Amino acid sequence: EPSTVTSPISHGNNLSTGGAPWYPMHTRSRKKRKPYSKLQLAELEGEFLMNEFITRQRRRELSDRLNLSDQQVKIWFQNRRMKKKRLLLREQALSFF
Amino acid sequence: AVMILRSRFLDARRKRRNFSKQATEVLNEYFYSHLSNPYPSEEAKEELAKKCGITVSQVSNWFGNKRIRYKKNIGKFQEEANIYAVKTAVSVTQ
DNA sequence: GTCATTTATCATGC
DNA sequence: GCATGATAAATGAC
Repeated sequence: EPSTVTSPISHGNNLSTGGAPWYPMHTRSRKKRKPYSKLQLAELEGEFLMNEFITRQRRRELSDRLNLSDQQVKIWFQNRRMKKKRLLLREQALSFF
Repeated sequence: AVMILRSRFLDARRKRRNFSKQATEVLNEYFYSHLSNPYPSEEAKEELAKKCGITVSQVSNWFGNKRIRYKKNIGKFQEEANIYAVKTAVSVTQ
């Protein structure tokens, strides 16, 4: 189910009216964000515990098993590493207790 | 006990509090006075964070939400935009 | 690869 | 009931 959704709304430049012409107009349609299922997240988190940097080999079999694209799994691990960093920084800010 | 407090702290979504009136005032003032390019630098974020009593990440979240929601419905923010436009205009004249 | 974002969704405030 | 702040997918700069 390649759910590529169109969002080609190119807001016109209306700077004269105090509008907002700043956004980088994405020429191509962007994929709609779709939350992953609990099972998918559980498997991904499990694999992340094994190794935060997944290999192409394991990535392919994992994406195949979870019915996700190879790109999605790759991106998930990138975002997950960023999340871990966020939580660590938050822990440090909380280390007063 | 401490661990429970920690787990709740780590999931900031579950203990969300609205920012103070003054903080929102400061953020909106910056946003509408930089409407042509509402992307504060890292230094500007730190200054805003200090002035508002929030973290830099919270400043980033606020601007992210503000930009997308403003873009989605400019009309809804028109009144608010005018208010702060007048504000900045007055401050300039002073 | 990181990292600042965009966008939709979530959880809460009121 | 929406407004609001934070998070989860997805993109792009570098």
